[in-house]
Amino acid sequence: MKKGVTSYDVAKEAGVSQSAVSRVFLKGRSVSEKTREKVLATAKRMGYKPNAIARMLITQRSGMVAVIMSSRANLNYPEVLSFLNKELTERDERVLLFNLDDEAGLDDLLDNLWNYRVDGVIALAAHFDHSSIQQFEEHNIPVVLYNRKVDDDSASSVCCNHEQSIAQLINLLLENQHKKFLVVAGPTDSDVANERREIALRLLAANGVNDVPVVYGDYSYDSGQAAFSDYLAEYPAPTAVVCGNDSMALGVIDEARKRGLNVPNDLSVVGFDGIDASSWHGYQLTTIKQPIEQMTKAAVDILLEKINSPENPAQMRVWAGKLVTGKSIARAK
Amino acid sequence: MKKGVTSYDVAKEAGVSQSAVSRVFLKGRSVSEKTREKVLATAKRMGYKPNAIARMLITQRSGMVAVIMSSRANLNYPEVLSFLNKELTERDERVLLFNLDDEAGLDDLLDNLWNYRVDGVIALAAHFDHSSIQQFEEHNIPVVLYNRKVDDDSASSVCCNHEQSIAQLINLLLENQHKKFLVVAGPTDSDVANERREIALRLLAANGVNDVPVVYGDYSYDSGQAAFSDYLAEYPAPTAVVCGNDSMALGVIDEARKRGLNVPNDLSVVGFDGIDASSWHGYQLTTIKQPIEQMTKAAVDILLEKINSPENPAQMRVWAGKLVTGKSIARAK
DNA sequence: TTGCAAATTGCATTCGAAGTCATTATTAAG
DNA sequence: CTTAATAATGACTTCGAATGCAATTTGCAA
Repeated sequence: MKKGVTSYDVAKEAGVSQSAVSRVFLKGRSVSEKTREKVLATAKRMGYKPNAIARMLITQRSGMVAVIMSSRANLNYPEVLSFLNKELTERDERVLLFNLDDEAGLDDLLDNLWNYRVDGVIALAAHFDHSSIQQFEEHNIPVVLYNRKVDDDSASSVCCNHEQSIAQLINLLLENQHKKFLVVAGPTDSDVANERREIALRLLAANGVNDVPVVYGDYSYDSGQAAFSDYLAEYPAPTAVVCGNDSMALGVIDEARKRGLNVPNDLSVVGFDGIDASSWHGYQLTTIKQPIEQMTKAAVDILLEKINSPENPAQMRVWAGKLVTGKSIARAK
Repeated sequence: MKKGVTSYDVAKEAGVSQSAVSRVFLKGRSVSEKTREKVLATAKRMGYKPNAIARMLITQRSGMVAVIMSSRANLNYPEVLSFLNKELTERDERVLLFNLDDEAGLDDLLDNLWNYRVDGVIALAAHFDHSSIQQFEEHNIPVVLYNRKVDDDSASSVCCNHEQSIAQLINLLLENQHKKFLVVAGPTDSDVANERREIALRLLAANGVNDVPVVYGDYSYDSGQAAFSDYLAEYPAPTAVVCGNDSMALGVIDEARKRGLNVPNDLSVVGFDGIDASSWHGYQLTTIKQPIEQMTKAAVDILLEKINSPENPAQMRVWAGKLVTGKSIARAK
């Protein structure tokens, strides 16, 4: 493409109309074989590529989906992004990336987002309250929330069933006679972290374990380690630690070992996510693996359905998390 | 934006021309304070947002930068992506993501890429030969290669100095009297992996250590573990293992420990990248950390320079890697 | 008040492809 | 060899904002 060959240029060169060129590059348009070949040949020779921007403008469809994410969040985020990108690419949509780490908040991000007329949005980060969701409706842009939901079911979402998943972990610990618990929760500004914490506490309480202490980290290994270290400086060691994610759980395990505690014999630890490192030989963490491939595929399915039939109602799909039985739980002494 | 408020709508409502509305939303245009306020107010009331697509078409600038990456590659990729996105966002460019994992190769990816008229491209994945680079030139799209370079200096790049970095690691091992080496290299279809492997072998040979065996992994923990396991099944254990990246190094360490070898006393291991896990308590790997923040910032700097002054020549910036001294090296017995 | 430069403003055009519609070429059936 | 139905084609308009240019207004000094 020597600085901008247009469909007009090709048309003139091939001796046809611009419409003809346009039709050659679209599926299911009526073009004779002769014209098609002629156009294709000239296009190739001249290095013509249809201008997606111009196409977006006239078709009112950008072929782009915004993905809102945060790098701080769960470590499984790159995997999720990669799957999303794959699924979207297969459906001729591109990923336009929006990161939500910086000072600027969600509102600034959205203000910028509207300009791009993306076909839809998949949101992995941020808390979406009713008013954010409403903005999407006003702009007629379908959203799918990933692992987070809005109180009223006004937006579609795909979620891992945290309740059921965490119940499996808690039950395992209870079956092993644990009584002295500690919860290492993720950052309070994360919806998912709060949900996991509340579920854990509620399930424990339902089983007669009350007043469980909670410490907080930011989902990182270091923060898990630090939080556990700080806790032990003031209180006697628990026998079981329920962590908001795997990274922190691994931090807790290492901190425990550094202090001479044996995991799992002295201390049982459970995580959440099933990141690669959780299965490494030195850890073998008992955790919950989210069905990322199914979840991302569904997110894209739902989004595209909604894009193609905007009148479709919001829907929510929930997956059971898969228990990964490691070696980080033992019977309480 | 009730289904598409345009600048015309706002103009009519505010009693000004479309041009006026346009100018209000651009910096440095001449607009009286009165008009500006009037337009801004009506725009807000009507929910008008400038259509970035239309703007792209007329200004011949998309405000989008394509990032080509592969999820398989180095584990530091999410971090790199996050930094790139941050830097680009600050300069009013958005990231359009292209993944290169699938069956489809680079050529298909590029064929699709040209349609989007991105302002520039940052490439983290894939091998770029001279002909790929030439395509970029033909399309007048600036590229910056990240940690890879093309034989002739026809494309800009930012790189970590692998030679100097790996030399530090090798020297450390040699100083510790190691003689029996093993190289665990990354996948042969990765430029970076090949470079790291060749440098290690060359430096060892230069120091009189010849015929060093090489085994291959795919950069993952599992592959490192498996490669080392397979090797030990046939040959006696080396005393030092040089790995193509940290993930594989950690796999090697765990495999060694599983077999009762003490790291570092029986086996010294070095990695590359400085991923988080390498510093975890159980590993404390000696490795090289790439200055990701500087590298990504430079990549974006170079790219935008080239976008704004296409006549600028290609440039290459190289950073020294930073040695992270862990506890994975001991004196050879 | 007049004169003139500078600041505003609107008109008309442009970016590049897609779609509507009317027209012409083809094909198939009778 | 007609005629009707269908396929193929091109002229023209459209999408929404930016910009060159000419016209108008404003500001300020004389």
